[in-house]
Amino acid sequence: MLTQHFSGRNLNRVKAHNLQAILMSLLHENQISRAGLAKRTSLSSATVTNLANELLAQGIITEIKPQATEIERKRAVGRPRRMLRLVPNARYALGVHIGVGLFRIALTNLHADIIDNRIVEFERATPAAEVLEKIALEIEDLLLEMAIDRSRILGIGVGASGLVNHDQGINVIAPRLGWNNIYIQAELQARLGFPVRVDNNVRAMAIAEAFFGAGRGAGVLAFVYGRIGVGAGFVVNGQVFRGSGAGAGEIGHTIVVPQGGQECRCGQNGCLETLVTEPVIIRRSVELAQQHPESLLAKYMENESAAAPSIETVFAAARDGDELTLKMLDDQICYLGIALANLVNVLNPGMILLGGVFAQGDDLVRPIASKVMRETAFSGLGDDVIIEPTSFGWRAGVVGAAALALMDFFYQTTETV
Amino acid sequence: MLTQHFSGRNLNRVKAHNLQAILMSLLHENQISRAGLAKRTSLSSATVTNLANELLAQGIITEIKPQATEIERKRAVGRPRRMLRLVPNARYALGVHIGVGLFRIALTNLHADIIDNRIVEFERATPAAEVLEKIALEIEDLLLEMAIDRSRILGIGVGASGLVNHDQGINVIAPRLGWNNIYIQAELQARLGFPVRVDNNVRAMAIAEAFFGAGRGAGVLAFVYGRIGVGAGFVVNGQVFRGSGAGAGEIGHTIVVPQGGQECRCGQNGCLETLVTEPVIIRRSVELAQQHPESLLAKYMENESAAAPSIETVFAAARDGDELTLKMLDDQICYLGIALANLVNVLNPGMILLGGVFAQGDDLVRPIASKVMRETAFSGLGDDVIIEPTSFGWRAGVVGAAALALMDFFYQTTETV
DNA sequence: TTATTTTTTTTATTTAATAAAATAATTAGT
DNA sequence: ACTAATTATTTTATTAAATAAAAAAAATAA
Repeated sequence: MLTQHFSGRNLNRVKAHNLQAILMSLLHENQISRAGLAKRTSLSSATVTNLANELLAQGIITEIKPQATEIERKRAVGRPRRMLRLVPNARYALGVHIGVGLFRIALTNLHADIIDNRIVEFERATPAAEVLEKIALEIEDLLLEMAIDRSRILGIGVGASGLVNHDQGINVIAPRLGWNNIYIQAELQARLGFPVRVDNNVRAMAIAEAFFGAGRGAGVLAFVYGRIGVGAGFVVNGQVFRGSGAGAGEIGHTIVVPQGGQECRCGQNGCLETLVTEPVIIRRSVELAQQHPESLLAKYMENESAAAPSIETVFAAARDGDELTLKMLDDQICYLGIALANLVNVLNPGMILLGGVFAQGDDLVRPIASKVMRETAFSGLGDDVIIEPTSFGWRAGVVGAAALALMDFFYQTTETV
Repeated sequence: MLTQHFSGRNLNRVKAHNLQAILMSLLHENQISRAGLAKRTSLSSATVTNLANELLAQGIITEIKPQATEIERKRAVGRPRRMLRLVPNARYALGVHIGVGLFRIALTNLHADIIDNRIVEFERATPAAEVLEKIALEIEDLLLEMAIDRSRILGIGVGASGLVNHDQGINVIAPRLGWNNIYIQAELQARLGFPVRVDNNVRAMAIAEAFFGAGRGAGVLAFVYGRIGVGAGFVVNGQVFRGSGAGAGEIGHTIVVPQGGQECRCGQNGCLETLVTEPVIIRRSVELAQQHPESLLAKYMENESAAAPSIETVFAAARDGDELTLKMLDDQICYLGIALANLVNVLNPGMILLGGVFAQGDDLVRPIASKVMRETAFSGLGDDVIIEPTSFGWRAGVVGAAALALMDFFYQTTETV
């Protein structure tokens, strides 16, 4: 039985905490006066002055010259406040998203805005060490090209698929890459000299949304990502929720059809992943097109040159009113709705964000999933849940990864079980 | 959109935090030296001495006289350590568990050991105000009888069923009592003068287990309680998880049979509650006994004088080897296993504790639920989960309630979304 | 008896927050 | 134009609490 370690909070931690409280406020408010910061953080104005001076000296924040919003000046009796603002490009972070057969690298600023990004493909059989070496080379090259001072790089965040040991930065299992116990953190840290953070990629996306995206201010945020599988990441009140063994969020293997469901690659029957992933929907579409060669769906597929049709073709047919496709999507997506309802019943999130295929087909997917979720969730629990697509689109992966590095800067308290 | 409030941690909070770190260590360790506390809390020995002196002056801790464990004295080169111990009866807490038609009250010490307790029945139609008045009277009476100094009572914890607004101490909805928006905290606080904490009863049980019971040291703890319904409570690293609207843990209305499931009182079909609650199992047993009058189950039921058979009768038949009953339990409980697997996939808890009927029939329920859970959970996620019955038995309700009050003493940081 | 070891306490120092006072920059009223 | 009022920010002096370093205490080992 693991014994908890109740660390007594030493004084220096207090300052770090207060600094981070100020930074987080600046991140949320865009511009805010010292007085406003004092109110928001419940620190004294003197403390805010002191800490703000430190941040100003470091160039992380700046004073806005002319009082930007001239309109609300009418309320201005008394000494006018001097607004402070984060300097987004004062520091940078690097995000690495490792996908199947490709990785993306992005350089972002403190707002998690992408400054530059690259996509590199690799053979699926490439050994992990080689992929990491490629990543390191690409990062070196990117930094050189952008002429970024290395001292302004906060660190590197890596979003990996599968099971990730966050504390040690190890990709424990990545089934689709055949990776086992890859020491990503140690490797990249040694190679590049920056602090490295590794986490599950969907969890990283959840973090990005919670701090820099649509999830800001949501008490409990669930990010649900669908592509080849379905995964979820949770952020609770600014704390990442990883579970006891970093395995939280395997929503894709939640059983939604306990009897007679299709067999899943995990060995079980009736997992959510057997119903609503990209490959499953494409497979169902191919079947439908074969059964109904006269349908719009079949026509759209014929026009496609690729061997396998893309999910966009399916969505296009649905958007253009193909009843068959719409019906099929309805039949499949309703299970996502049930899974979300189960999630809502258990976690009671304030917001659910959808990413991956679910965001690509947002106009088709969300109405169904949302409706079923609300109908199915217990006693109005689903009514107040905000459901939206990810605010980062295809960037979710790299931005999420970069967010891992940014978090150490903004909010040390990201550690949880 | 609710804006988060990043409270800057002021200095006095540091001391409170460190005191609580010390108290928590004392709670976990039973006896520990100042040096040990310094190591465990990573505070300096000077700080520990100071804080320990304050606690000694308040009578909350004491020095153990003769070095209790004489055996391990051999390692004693150097000045011998002087062990400190919590004085369990230095302070007390009151726990109130409000059930359907009855409430329980318990006086506990700092270890959450019950000093005295009472059960009071009331008509189900009694107005809430009247029930609260009865509770207050009973508490006054208990304190008088036990001759407890009011200044040593830390506070009152109340475990209520249904939806509870913890911050305001309001029982928002208690369907089975027909209560709506009952201001339990305000009412009892005004009436009795003690601080009052109110929370959902299952959540309270989870807290009790996490701090005083089998769940100590578990990173993510899930407490699953079955009686008339099925609910769950979660404690994550010593923080209660309540969800955005205090609605987390409604596992009973998780859909486990999406098509063709029985209708639930919540309006949905196929909820877990339609399969594994006490009334459902009794109803299934009655049906079975009617169909098979020669069975052991039927005989046991005949012997019972009560109108409806008790769950204990059903369990007795199963324990005595009645195949019909065993088969029925297998068929029903396997759905609990599926629900637990879904829970494991989503939350990845380190420990699941079962309470209520599940604990009553632990020898029958747990093997099935545990087996199905482990078979069904994704890729070995279930393998490391410890499943056990509640360590408090029927006391779980009141001990849980008392734990709500004790938490303010031991661990202020119990607040989460 | 002395050296060593470990624990606990004391003393002096340091850090950081903060209350209170001072200063600054404005509007409103006369 | 001048004064009062108001609000924001900075400065000064104070305070709380942690902690490093030193001292003291209480034992064993040689």
